[in-house]
Amino acid sequence: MATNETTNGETELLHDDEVHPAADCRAMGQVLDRIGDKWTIMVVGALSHGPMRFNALMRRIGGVSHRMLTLTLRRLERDGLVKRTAFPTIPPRVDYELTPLAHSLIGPLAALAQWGEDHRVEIEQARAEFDQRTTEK
Amino acid sequence: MATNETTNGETELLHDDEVHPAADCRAMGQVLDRIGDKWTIMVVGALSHGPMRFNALMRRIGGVSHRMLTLTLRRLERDGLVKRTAFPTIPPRVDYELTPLAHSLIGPLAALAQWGEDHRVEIEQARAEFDQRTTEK
DNA sequence: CCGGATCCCTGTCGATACTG
DNA sequence: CAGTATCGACAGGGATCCGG
Repeated sequence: MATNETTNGETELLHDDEVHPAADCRAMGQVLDRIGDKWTIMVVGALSHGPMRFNALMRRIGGVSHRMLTLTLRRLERDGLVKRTAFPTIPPRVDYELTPLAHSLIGPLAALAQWGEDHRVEIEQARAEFDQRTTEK
Repeated sequence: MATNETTNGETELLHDDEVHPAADCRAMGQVLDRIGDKWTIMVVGALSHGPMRFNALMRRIGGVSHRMLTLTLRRLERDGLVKRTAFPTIPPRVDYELTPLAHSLIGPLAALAQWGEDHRVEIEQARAEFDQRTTEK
């Protein structure tokens, strides 16, 4: 399901020059396949405050469809990032919360978010300049 | 272009409880819209060693089509992350290199990649257990 | 050697409706 | 309230050809 990897995913005989960067890239590919989609990090962010019920999450995030929230939570649960607790009451109640594994992810994620905050203006500026250069010419 | 944001992008009156996490999530959304696609981080990784020509990049990355590499490089150039230098020789020669802005991104990115490396096994294990639980029952 | 344009297929997402 | 199934719309991405 990743970008491209051998069946093994371990032995990759490149030409000969470098090894570490390729490993980094594959690791990044793995990570992005897990959190790079549209809603995953939103869910993680929302759950970082503590456990939440399904509809609470949906309202908290906003814009996410019933279906996609379900799928996203399923995937997160499958990867061991979210703990799902169902109370067999009527009406049913299901709590979602981050696992320790997910909490360990928040640090690096926040670093990236910080980078986005810090350089948002630069990027928008670069875009504006680029667009102007290309459209006018 | 992002996931979902107000016209302003700044004033977002939530219920009342928290403010910072929402900002973080939006920032993350911005970042992921830029680097969350299939090839961007591969290109950044490949270019982190130094300037490279188009076909060298293509061979270095492997699996990327001519078209997608072009598009990815264009987007990176537009965002001010890649510097494109064309030599009007025959045959033409074009060098791509990361800008300082892109280099400042590598740190946080590497942190995330490191996280992926560190927890890959845990995740795969969680997956295996989840799949077994769901298929057998 | 490099970039753009076109065609087409596939996966992903949203809306809706239905079960427990 | 929580989850599932189905369907249709749409964009991402690969192959290929052509032009500088």
